[in-house]
Amino acid sequence: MASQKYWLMKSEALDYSIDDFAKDKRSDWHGVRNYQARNYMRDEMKNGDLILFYHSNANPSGIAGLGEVIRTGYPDFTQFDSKSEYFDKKATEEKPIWYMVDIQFKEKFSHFISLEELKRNKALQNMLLIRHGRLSVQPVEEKHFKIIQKISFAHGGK
DNA sequence: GCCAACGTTGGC
DNA sequence: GCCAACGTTGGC
Repeated sequence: MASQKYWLMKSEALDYSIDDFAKDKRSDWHGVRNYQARNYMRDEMKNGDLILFYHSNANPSGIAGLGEVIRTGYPDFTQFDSKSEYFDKKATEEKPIWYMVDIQFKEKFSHFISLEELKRNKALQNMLLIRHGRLSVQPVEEKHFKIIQKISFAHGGK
């Protein structure tokens, strides 16, 4: 697929881990409250795009597996829910502010690729994750994705 | 529209 | 728990 893109999405492992994702099979990605991350989900993510599932605030942090976009951007329901920690009083059903996508579980890496390992890899020095660590949904260049895939293959990944 | 103050993320 | 880096808010 020529137009296929690659992304990295962060989840706090204590909150929602790759094992939770594997169990659910699919998940919506509610709760993102950063405009740049929202724009990627609302405007740029397409069905079939592949997702690196990243554990942040974890011990260690790193890439835990793979997912795939199966529903493009639509309003994040939690912005309308006054009981939700993600409630946004400025948002209305007519004018939603926050968007999310749905992703499907594909694979849990048999070899967890820690941030330390990513940083050590010379070919990944320019990866956005390394340069700009805080963005919770970010594009991944194809060459970087392929390298990560290769690392997974080298450790018996699918 | 600038920018100081404040809040959040996330590695360590 | 600390704190650097960065994003957001709000006064002017």
